[in-house]
Order: sequence, then C-alpha cells, then structure tokens
Amino acid sequence: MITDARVLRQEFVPGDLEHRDAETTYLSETLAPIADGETPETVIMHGLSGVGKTCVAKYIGDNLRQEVLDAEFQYVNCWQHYSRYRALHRILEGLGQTLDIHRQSTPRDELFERLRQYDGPPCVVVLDEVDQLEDTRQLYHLHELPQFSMILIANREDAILRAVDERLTSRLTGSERIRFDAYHEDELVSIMAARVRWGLIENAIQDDQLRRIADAAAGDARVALSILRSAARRADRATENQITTDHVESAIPAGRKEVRQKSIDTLIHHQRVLYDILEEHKEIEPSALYETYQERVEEPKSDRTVRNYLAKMEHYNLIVADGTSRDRTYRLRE
DNA sequence: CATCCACGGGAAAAACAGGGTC
DNA sequence: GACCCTGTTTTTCCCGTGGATG
Repeated sequence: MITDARVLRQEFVPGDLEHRDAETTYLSETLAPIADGETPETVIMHGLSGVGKTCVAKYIGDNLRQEVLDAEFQYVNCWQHYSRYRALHRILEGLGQTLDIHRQSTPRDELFERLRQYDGPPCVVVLDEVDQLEDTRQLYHLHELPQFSMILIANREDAILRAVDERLTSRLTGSERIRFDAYHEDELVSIMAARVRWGLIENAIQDDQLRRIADAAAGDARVALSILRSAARRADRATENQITTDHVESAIPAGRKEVRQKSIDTLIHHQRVLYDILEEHKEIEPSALYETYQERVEEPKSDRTVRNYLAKMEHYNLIVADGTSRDRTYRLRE
C-alpha cells in the first residue's frame, strides 16, 4: 500500500508546489535582488495554519540555494526558539559560526556581534511564528544589517506588527505582504493526489474519498495530509490494496487527533495537568481551575505562572478562553 | 457606583546551564 | 567533585487596567 512514507509526512516539501504559484513567484521576485548583491525588502507572509506558508518559504530556500550559489538561507521556528538567545544562536548555528561559542565565556551580545561581523554570502532569514519571539529588539537590529534579509511568518498580519519593535513597525509598513488564503477543496484534493501518486500504490484511493478528506480538513493541508496518512496506514495494516470508505471515516477523527496530539506532547507536566482538568470539565472558571490544579500537583506554581501557561496553551489552539474579565472561563477547543 | 476578579506587563528574584578552577 | 562565574530562562512579585457584578 505505502510505497514511500516520506512524501506523506507533513514536513515534506514537494519539488513542485501546487496552487501557490502566485505566492511563490512573488516571493522569489522580491528576493531576486540578492543575486546582484543587494538586500531585498523584508517580506511578511500571513495566513491561517496549514495553508502553505512554511512550505513556500522552505521551497524558495531550496531554490535559492540552487540558483544563487552565493546565498545562505536560514529557517528559524520561533515557537521553539523564542528567546533572543535561542533565535540568534539558531541562525549562527545554521551559518556554522557557533563552533567556538562557549556559553560561559560568551560576553553580552556576543551572539549579535557575530552576526554583525558575518561576511559570508547574503543570507535570507525566515522567522516562522515570529509573533512568538519574546525580545523583538533583536529583530530591529537584524534588520539593520545589510547582509541579512528577512521573511516574517505569522498567522495574523497584525500579530506581527504588534509583536515587533515600534522602530521596526514604521519600516515594515512599506514592506512586501503576502497573504495566504485557505485552500479550496479542489486544491486540497490535488495536493493529496500528488502525494498519493508518489507515496502509495496505484489506485489506492478514489477521488471522492479524497474529496471527503478535503471536506473534513476545512482548508487545512496539514489536517488533510494527516487524515490521508492515517487512512493509508489503516489500509496498510489490514494488508488491503485499496483504502476503503471505512478507513477514511475512521481516519478523520484520528487524523485530527494526531495534529492535536503533537501540540499536547509539547506541554510540560504542569500544563498537562491543567489540560487534564479542562478535559474533565466542559467549562471552568479561573479560580476553580487554579484550586483544582493546586490539589493535583506536588509543588504548585503561582497563579501568575499558571496564567502564563494557559496563555501559551491558548496560543497552541488547545484551549479557548471566553470572556475578558470576571466572566472569564476556560475550556478545551472543540 | 463601589467592588471584585482576573488579566497581563514589567521588574526582580530564583533556578538553571555549562565551563573553568582549585 | 565542590564551588564560582557569567549568561540564560523560568518563576514570582507587584500593580495598573478594565470589564463584570451586585
């Protein structure tokens, strides 16, 4: 059934991006000056999750490295590298400049100094989920350096501008924007069809089944591919050479769950306890939530810390906070 | 209208992480 | 290995704000 599991994975970047021609072309045109040794404008890419922002950025990065020999391309996921230090370190690491950085002997702002002195080929830095960055002043400084150009990615355009240092905001008002809309059903179907061609045996799945998956994914390619993967695995385990409608139907909740589970797995113990409490209640008010949390955990963190945890979990789309004031309640998403 | 909760920014403190030294 | 040093990261503390709520 499955001939190449890699192409079904969400992180897989296809050699040919479907349905993002306009965005891809626009991005590569914007970055074109880099071939002449000039610094391209900062680009802002925004749109809901699973609409190909990251994919387009990585795709362009691959192309850039192939076409312009003298260019570097660094991708930073600010979810994972949200502190100033980590984000900068990640860039330097990518450039192979961290070899002799020892934490202890690294003076203040040495990391940034390294970047300033970087004199290799021009570098495009992609900051994914940039609104998660804690200290955005560094972003401003990075913007100052001619050898670096930036692609900023976030779900919401205004989140970028809000997250960014105000000195940078004014400069970004004229920058290039690329908006990514949710995929249509047809587009999701053909995205999946391409993966099916590469990753599954022939006639493994019917067109109307792909359509069903696309419908369930509601414009999110990540979810669509997760469902497809789950359906293929089911058929594979049953050693059938066709995916049945049953496989698809049971893969829909499983696929959604898989996407969600990825987020849950990143939670630390205290956050997980909070999550479990929310799972037991349809809805719960902050004080009750905190009390329950205190009872369940050995050494409870302060209420302020718990609020930070909850905010983080809300950003992960795991929970929803209703109300802004005394009417605030928390619940799981969906 | 006073009060009450909860939120969330910011500063400061505490905890943590390597690495060097003796 | 215990201890210190320097920088990072997490947690706590303090507090102003603001929308309910009675």
